[in-house]
Amino acid sequence: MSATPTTTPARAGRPRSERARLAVLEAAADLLIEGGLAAATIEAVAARAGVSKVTIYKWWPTRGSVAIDAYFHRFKETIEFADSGDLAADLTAQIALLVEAFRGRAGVVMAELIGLAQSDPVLAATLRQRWLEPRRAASAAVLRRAVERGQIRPDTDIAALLDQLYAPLYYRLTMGHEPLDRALAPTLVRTVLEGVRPR
Amino acid sequence: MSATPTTTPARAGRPRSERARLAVLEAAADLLIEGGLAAATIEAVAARAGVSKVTIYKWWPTRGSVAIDAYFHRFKETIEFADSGDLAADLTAQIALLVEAFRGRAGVVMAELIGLAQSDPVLAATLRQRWLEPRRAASAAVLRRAVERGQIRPDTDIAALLDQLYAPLYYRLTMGHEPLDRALAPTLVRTVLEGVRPR
Amino acid sequence: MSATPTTTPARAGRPRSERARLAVLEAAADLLIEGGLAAATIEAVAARAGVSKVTIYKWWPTRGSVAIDAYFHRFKETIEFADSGDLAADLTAQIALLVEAFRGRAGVVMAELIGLAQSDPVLAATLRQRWLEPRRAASAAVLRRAVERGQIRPDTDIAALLDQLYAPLYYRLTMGHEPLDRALAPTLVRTVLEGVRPR
Amino acid sequence: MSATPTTTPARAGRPRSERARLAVLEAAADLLIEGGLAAATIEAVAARAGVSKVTIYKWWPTRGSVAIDAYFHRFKETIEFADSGDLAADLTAQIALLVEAFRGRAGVVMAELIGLAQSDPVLAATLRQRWLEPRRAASAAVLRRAVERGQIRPDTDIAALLDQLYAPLYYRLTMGHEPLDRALAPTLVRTVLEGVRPR
DNA sequence: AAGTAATCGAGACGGTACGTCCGGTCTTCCT
DNA sequence: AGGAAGACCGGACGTACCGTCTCGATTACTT
Repeated sequence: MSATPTTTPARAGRPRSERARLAVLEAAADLLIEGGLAAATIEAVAARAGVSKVTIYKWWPTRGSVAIDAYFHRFKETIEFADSGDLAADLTAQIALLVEAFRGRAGVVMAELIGLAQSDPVLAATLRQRWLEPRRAASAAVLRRAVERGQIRPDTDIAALLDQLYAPLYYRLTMGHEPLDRALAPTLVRTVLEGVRPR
Repeated sequence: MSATPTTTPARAGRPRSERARLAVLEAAADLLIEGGLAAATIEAVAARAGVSKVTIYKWWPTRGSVAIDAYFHRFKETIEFADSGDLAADLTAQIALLVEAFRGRAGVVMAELIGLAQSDPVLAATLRQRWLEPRRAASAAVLRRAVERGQIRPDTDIAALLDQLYAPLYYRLTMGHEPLDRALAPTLVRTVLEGVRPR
Repeated sequence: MSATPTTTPARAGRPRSERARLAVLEAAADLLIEGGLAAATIEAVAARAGVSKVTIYKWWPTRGSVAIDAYFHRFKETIEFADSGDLAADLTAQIALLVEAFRGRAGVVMAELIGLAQSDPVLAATLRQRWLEPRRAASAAVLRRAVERGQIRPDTDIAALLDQLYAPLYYRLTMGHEPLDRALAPTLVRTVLEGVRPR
Repeated sequence: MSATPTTTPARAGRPRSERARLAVLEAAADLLIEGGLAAATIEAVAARAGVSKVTIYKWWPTRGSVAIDAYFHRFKETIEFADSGDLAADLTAQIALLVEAFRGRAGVVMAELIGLAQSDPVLAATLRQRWLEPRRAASAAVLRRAVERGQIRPDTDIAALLDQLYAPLYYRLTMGHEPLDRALAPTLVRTVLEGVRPR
């Protein structure tokens, strides 16, 4: 009867345990780092978190969901994007950041998540929505502004351009045919901006 | 020790059954196509091939090995590479071929193989040696000749260039954020050759 | 706070919901009949009765308690016992009544209750107190009067005699080695009264 | 080609491990005695026997099957039946033997098996076939010979008579309303032979 | 022709993890 | 103070594959 201006829905029943949620994410993140995705079984996460399996299944549909939440919980990387006007520098800086991230444990885990996503559509979608799309959106905005400034030809296929800048990182991460060295970022940027034809 | 004049090693004992080898590859390929990598269980392959599990373990170290052999057994793609002198056309043709291959069932299976390789080092190595490296070697040769002809700047990082041409295909295949459409090949080639800066 | 002029013991708080009690018993009885004791899970009863599990645990200690209460709620059999003086007829009538009861759905449920009682001491005690003892007391009274009347030898072990009259019903019910046919009652009575030796 | 007069079927594949079979039975029997039927979970038996769950499920359909096999493996009671011609003595001896068996741990386990059989038809059937029927057959033979000797009236219902002799033991065992004391056997026998009517 | 040796099929086995069910306990809000 | 809702831990369930292990049968080469 009385107006409830509070935003809380005030549902009946025992509320979800924040303690359990955090314990799961911490345990999963630990296991991911220690033994990779293979070690982050539901069973192991439950045991380590001191949480029952059912509780995990209640809130996460698949193993991949837990893993990706744990990944974001632990490696909350920022997508800060300087837009100084110096296009080459801005792009290089951003790509170099990702190279740096992929060179550590986080890179291995990301590779395994991508691997699992090949047989887990839910994980694939989550990975796109929570990881890929925000980064692509930020980079795309920079590129679009570059078009407006006349730094890039207006008929450029932005999506393809993004792929040519970022795909090599994921490619090397997942295939391992070449190391992810720090010199890569400027090379990639220079090629797409200048082309490789002699002038 | 003793001279073995025979060309064949002529080992004693029952020779390996070619029948069993083929049955395994056919069964695995069928399962790969029908239900993806997840369906190509050692157990399932053995049952379908009418072969005992031990026989499979005897000749293939891991599930991935069987799968990749079955993949090559079924999809024996050629790496023909025209070197007409028209660099843009040659590259585009080759990339377009891979795009075409990845648009079908083989693409899905390849994505799953890459996925499994993230947790199976043996498979990862096999994938690099039998799939990736031959293709990269062929393309690298073309690019090196282009350098010699003066079509490409001599200080170009060939490895990075290859990645910028091919990685987008694998990236779209595994992440699914953009479709693998046929217009992609010329776009990729044009960008790396010309750059995106206005002239 | 406010005076409670009601005559009730006037305990504080909300009184026990008769609605809930009945809903539980009805739901449990329905489940017992439909799927046997195995179906009468606390969980299932709560769901069907629209009652919370805690409410059930609050008023009944174990699953068996709920079941047996539901049993009595549904099958409220009378222990009417004619004492006409014709001992054989009186005993036969009473035993026949129980045979009849055990031949239906109630028999199956009773068997399952006895079954559960083997691993649930509370249920076992309840079963004895609310089911067995009243019946035994009634029959024992008849037998004791028969002793007084000189129809039965005074040194007779009444407890053992009761067992020889009634145990066969439970035995056949639980073991199922012989059917519970209607001819059983007079046979049992005749044997214990006359013996099987030829005269 | 050669005649194989041996009785061994010589089936292909690894033969069943007798070691595993015995380990399961011993472990189950131990658990039955220590903690009753409730303790003899498949999981616990497997762990204690050092045997995998699958192996148990392969050879025994239900928990009850394992338990009853373990019961017979441990308490291999003989159904020796003296037929001396003194009917009362023979029956009493046999019943007393069963009373004695039921007074120990074996009695509790048997009660629990009967309990479980109420919700496990396979177990119920096994119990009848491997426990009940052999004993009834032996006793029935004695009674039939007594009929032939004229010690029992020829119109006697043997099945009902067996129930009146043995059912009280199971009844007291499962209901617990009276103790299973040693004086029971002669009382039961005397009643059915002589009847309780005064002469 | 007999012996030797590697292979094959069948299938049993220990082990790990899966996803589900139910039992009891708890916490919160509503009446 | 009940009671409904529902989250939680724990334990067991039955199943799927894994990779290993016996078996008996088969098939070549060697003596």
